[in-house]
Amino acid sequence: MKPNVVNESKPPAATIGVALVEDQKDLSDSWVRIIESYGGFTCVCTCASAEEAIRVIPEARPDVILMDIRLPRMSGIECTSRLKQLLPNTPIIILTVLDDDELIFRTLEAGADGYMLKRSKPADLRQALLDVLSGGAPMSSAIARRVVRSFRRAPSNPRDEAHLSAREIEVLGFLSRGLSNKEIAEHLHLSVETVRSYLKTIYDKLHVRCRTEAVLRYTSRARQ
Amino acid sequence: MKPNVVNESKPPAATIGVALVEDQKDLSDSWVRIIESYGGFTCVCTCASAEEAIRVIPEARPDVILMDIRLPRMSGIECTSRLKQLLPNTPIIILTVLDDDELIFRTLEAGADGYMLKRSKPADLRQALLDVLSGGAPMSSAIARRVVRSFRRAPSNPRDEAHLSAREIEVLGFLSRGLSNKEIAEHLHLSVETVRSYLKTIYDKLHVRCRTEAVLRYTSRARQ
DNA sequence: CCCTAATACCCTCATTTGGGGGTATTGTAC
DNA sequence: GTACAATACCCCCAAATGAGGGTATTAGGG
Repeated sequence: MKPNVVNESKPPAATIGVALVEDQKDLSDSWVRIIESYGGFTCVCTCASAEEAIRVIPEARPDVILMDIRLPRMSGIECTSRLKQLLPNTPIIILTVLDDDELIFRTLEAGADGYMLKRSKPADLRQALLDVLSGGAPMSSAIARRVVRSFRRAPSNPRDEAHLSAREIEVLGFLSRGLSNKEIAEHLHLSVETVRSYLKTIYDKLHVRCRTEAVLRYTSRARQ
Repeated sequence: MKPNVVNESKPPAATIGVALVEDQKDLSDSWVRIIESYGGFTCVCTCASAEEAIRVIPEARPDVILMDIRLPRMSGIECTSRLKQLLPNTPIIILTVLDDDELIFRTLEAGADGYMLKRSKPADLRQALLDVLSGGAPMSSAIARRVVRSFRRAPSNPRDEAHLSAREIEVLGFLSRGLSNKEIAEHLHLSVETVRSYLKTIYDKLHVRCRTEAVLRYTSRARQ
């Protein structure tokens, strides 16, 4: 089998090797043209499916991978996850038309290092490639906003949280790392009874009935 | 009391009004010089403390707020949170020397829209101001990488998760919404004993010892 | 045909947890 | 100077949880 690896050997240091995973031939071709037009970039391989990507890319040894999400059979998310296991140090930038929240978060969970929309300008894509190689996480600005927003506390209840005393927040912190009352007591040099009585007031203030709910409240983000 | 509001009225549409929260006078002055040198930007107010910011900024009506984290008494995190309640639509960019993970996430939780390091180039700060006003979330690239990394599934265990059967995942889902065994049993029309036995195998497969840890595993991100 | 995985259920027992009471000290606010 | 919040500790008790056993049925693969 002859994979479509353009350069068999590692490209010279001066040239950045890009791998492209995109099932639409016309789009794929135009990306190659755009990327090679930058100067200093070479498309070391183009893959029309996730399966091909997993087979070919580890041999092609690109410096960076551009990945579409909507692929036949296996999605770009699953493909990203598998490639990250095979090549943990090769950055992957998602390049897609889709900007659905669930998809964004699932690709990032799968290990993507950046998320660009296909409608981005060629110059922005070039910047994204350079950025990801210098340790950044390039995102279209609408994507970045959503990612950042996802950190916001869900119920926007700084009121409830403000009511928690310093010690209570400390206890809640340990609770949210999965520690038992006994372990929390040891860490804080308190008696288990004290921890238990803190928990009672914490539950009260957060309007929850068990530790799991308290942890969810504490760790919740704006997403869903 | 005369707050240090430079422009009492809303600046003309052509000019972008910036508020600055920074306790070090020399730094504050140099930021004002840099920002006003851009052209099209005006510092409508500078605050040397969080308390002053909360009092003055809502009156100054800036288009964007630049916030230091390390402030005397009340931190920039708490200040961000309060300002977001008062001015939910005014973007806040954190501008700090600190790049500790916990701080980054806590500022984003508090409602920050961007996170720039003070060592950024003036041109990057200008870009950040424009970016945040056009719906982006400007971050220094090292920060963006950390934010994106925080989404990664902690143990990168698609293996363990794949081992969970459909029913087990279903149970884990309810567990992660804070339901008790009894409630899960009712939702799935199972006996509590069945739920309990599912939990045992789930704990086993996820290598955890209690429900809180299981929930954390299920909802976990690379952070911590 | 046997083996395994998945499903669903049962029992026991020690421990943990949640809810209900308390008490005491300290420091701050009014 | 008294009221209050925060801190830290105590008791009891019922319910829930975790751990360690099980059993039975069904479906599918080799």
